[in-house]
Amino acid sequence: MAKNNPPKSAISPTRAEDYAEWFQQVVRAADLAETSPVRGCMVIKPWGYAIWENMQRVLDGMFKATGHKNAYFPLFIPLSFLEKEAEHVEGFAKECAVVTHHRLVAGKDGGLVPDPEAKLEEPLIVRPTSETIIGAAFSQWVQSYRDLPLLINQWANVVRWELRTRLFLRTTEFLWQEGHTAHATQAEAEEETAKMLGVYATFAEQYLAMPVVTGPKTASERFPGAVETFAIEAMMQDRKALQSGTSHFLGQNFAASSGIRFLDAEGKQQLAWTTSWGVSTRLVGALIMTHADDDGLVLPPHVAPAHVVIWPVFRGDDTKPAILAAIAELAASLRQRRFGERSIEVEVDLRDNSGGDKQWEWIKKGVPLRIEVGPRDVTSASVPVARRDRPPKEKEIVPFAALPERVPALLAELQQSLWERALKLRDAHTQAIDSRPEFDAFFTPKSAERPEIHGGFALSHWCGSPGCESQIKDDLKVTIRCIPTQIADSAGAKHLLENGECIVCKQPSKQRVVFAKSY
RNA sequence: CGGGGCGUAGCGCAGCCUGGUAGCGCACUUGACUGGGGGUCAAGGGGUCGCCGGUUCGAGUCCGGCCGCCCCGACCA
Repeated sequence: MAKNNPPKSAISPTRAEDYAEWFQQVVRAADLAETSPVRGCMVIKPWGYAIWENMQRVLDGMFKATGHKNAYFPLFIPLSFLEKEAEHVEGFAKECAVVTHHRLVAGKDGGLVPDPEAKLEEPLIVRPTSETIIGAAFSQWVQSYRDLPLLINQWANVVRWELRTRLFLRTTEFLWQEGHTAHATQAEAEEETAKMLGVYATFAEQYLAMPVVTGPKTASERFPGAVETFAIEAMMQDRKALQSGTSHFLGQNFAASSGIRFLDAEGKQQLAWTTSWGVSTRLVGALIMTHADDDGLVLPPHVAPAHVVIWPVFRGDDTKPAILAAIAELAASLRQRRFGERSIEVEVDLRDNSGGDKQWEWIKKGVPLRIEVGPRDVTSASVPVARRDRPPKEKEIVPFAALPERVPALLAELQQSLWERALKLRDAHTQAIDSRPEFDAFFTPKSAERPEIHGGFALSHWCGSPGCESQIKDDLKVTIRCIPTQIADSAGAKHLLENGECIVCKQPSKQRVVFAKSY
């Protein structure tokens, strides 16, 4: 039986060979999404969308548990609304899609053109974010201190006309949630900002098994119009940072431009304090780049569309009914079990494909556990269970009767092992660096033509000056990802709050910041 | 928008220099053989070679123009 030479890994190129191309291939091999005829926009396919739905479900629960309610605001924002907040306009004006007409007519060449007669009095922009339109609503909703706090979230799509796009990481249109809250006091709004950052960090770590560094951004990385922006930053497997969620303290900037005022308990008119916070489908990209390997996607059980896939191995027709019956029974008993907040989701693959095809397809899709059931297994009343975090051929034999207990336990182990693996990678490439030559070496690949994976998170001192920050950016394309006061679960973070000298100008500095190349 | 590269079947590519009427691998369909595995054999389906124009008896190939995509910058969740 001659065989073709199967590739060493299911995904080609590998991460080490060409990380960016590897990412694209994983997205395609796992059938998560594809490019669309619309420039910069993606079609999210069922497997990719199911991951997003799982993220949504968990996050939505966390938002509601912290007192937020969902609502929905218009896709279109009158141009004048955006103009109200000076920094905000400046930040977003460059990347706005603008609607100028409301009707098409036949053009000279037989095509359709905007009807000059149907020009809008005031152009509408497609929301790049909704502070201004939600601010307008809030100004109506808030009259008294008794109306506060106002805690709202919306699940929506937004459009930012980016010049270069990549599936999931930066698309022209993307899906996200944006929380918008208004408070009576600065302290309350600041507390909210911190609380939601904490929700994101908890979600990333406990559900996505993705370690994150949290902290404020520098002024140059701040959300346009915010007083302070906080982020969760994760290290991808190419050691670049991915900003995976943000929480903004907006001060009274948007309350002033939108007129969100209330009468306090003393009958004095006050401006509200607002916040906003969001995560997007970029999290799917983060998930891929945190866990996927050279055989494709690897899904943390908590957000996997299916926890387990089962398929039959037939040898002759006489054992088929027994195999199918065994599969039905195993699937039914597993579905009665739970993992986390969800029932165990079992995919039964009865397609008429070869077993090898199925195996590799589900490996590439990242399903946590794979079970095959053949005549031998029916006879022995046990099945081989393969874990996605182990080599494809490694299997554990589990008796039928033990499976409903064993599967949730294995899922928990797998969730934990992905977390540990990701944490280990991050810590291996996070280091305190105090000299500029060492810093430069850390962020400079050995091969200039074909840069190898290099760098990571450098914990270095910064004097706080924008000049030093931009110097580093110009020299090395390295930016300050955030200014953490601690990094949970990280051994390397104990030097964060030491005194030292700025990596650029040698002025005194009271703490280290996280420098990295980023997406 | 600046610099570079590329558009040939669903995906990955060869053919272009030296014009002669389209091919390879994978995938797909059918059948047989297989059977704890991305197997073997056979027979098939699928392409106005990015678009428009020019040169020529003849253009995927040569020339001109346009469009799109990718990579490197600038911008960014």
